[in-house]
Amino acid sequence: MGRKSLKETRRLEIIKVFYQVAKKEGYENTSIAKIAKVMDINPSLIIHYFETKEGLTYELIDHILDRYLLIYTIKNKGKATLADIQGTIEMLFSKKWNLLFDDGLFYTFYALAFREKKIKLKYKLILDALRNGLALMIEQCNEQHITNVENPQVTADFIFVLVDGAYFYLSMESDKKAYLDRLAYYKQKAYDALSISSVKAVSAPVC
Amino acid sequence: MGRKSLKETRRLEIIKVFYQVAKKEGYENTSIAKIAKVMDINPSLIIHYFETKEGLTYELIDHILDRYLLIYTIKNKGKATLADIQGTIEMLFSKKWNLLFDDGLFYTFYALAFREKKIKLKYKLILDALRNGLALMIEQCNEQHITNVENPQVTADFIFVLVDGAYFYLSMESDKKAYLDRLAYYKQKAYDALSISSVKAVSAPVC
DNA sequence: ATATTAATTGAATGTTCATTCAATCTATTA
DNA sequence: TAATAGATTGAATGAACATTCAATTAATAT
Repeated sequence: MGRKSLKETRRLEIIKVFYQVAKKEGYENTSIAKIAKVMDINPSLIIHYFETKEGLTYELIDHILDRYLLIYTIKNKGKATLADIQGTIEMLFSKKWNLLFDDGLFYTFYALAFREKKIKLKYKLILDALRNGLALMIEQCNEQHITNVENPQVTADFIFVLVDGAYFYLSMESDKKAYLDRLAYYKQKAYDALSISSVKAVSAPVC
Repeated sequence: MGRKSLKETRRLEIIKVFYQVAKKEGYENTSIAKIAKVMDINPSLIIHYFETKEGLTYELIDHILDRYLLIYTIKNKGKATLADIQGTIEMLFSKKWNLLFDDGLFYTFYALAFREKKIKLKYKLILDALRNGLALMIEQCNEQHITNVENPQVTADFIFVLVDGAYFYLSMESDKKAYLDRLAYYKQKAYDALSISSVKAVSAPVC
């Protein structure tokens, strides 16, 4: 008896709006009042569902990291193909995953991790998950003799160092051509580490 | 006639305290009032010297980036020695430069750069200066046949990708041994890129 | 010593903030 | 339809914030 709980849907709605507002105006400029205004609800309703702003923030971080994890979906086929690993490399060095989450916010909370152990652990977990996923994929490729990588984990880590290091610098680069050239260079380094050939360039569609 | 201006010394004092407080409590939790309290001066004096908090923030960023630049001092000898370049690599992959500036703040403002073009330009300038400095050093080593690197700029960039990528991940790593092992691995990659041997391990001093 | 210039204070402003609490509304079930 | 439980509101709180302005203090030059 009593009313049906909207708790989970409402919470998710709030987090999503929080994300959008923070994306636009920055996390430090996003208040509970602002979120409430956008949603056309009362600020106290947000407190009702999250208790404190800190609680709300933690959930936003989870939300962003979940999206970050979507960079690649690990296919549980058990057998990764050449196309799979090529697709993963292409994805990692493309800008597609910028659509998944906001870089600025990702780094904002990354910076916060230096002062908050809880957040640091969250980030560590996600970064490891990605690296382990790639290592697993390389292992499967090894088994099928698609690759012959001595230490899949070390190679996976190395590829992510290339990705993270490249984007760290390139995020400050505004010259589009320079951006793409550099990225292509580091992508090739990744292919070299795997000793596989890069995916064939797809010809542009004729309009 | 009139009183001697303390403007520059006072400004620097304020920025330094701002830095210390922000380091401890985080930039977003550092108010003008807090800085003033630590300095035992009136908050309005800070406004008097910096006009707005934004102005103060920009100067703090400059301050941090200046320190970041100290990662290595470019010796204008004109002729870099093997020891110079080895020293530089050792420095880049050591934790010594964590003493120069606070990582958390560095990333906080890095994140801010995604929304503020001015800051992005500042960061770009510094990142390029470091890369160009290393490229120059490699060129000098080439001339003396210490190294034989085909493209010094590309190699310098690559080494910084290793540095940035490694620290990006390792900043979230709390296991000390894992941290050092990984760092050593990427340092070796840097030496490989230069085709020079790493510096000999220095034996620990006997106490 | 007096004029001048800058340093510094202190009080006041208005805004925004997170959070509280009690009151009201609304859907669901018995 | 009446009881119930959760959803939502609205008003209020007190703290902290950046910034203002006029007043005061202190050093330097003539």
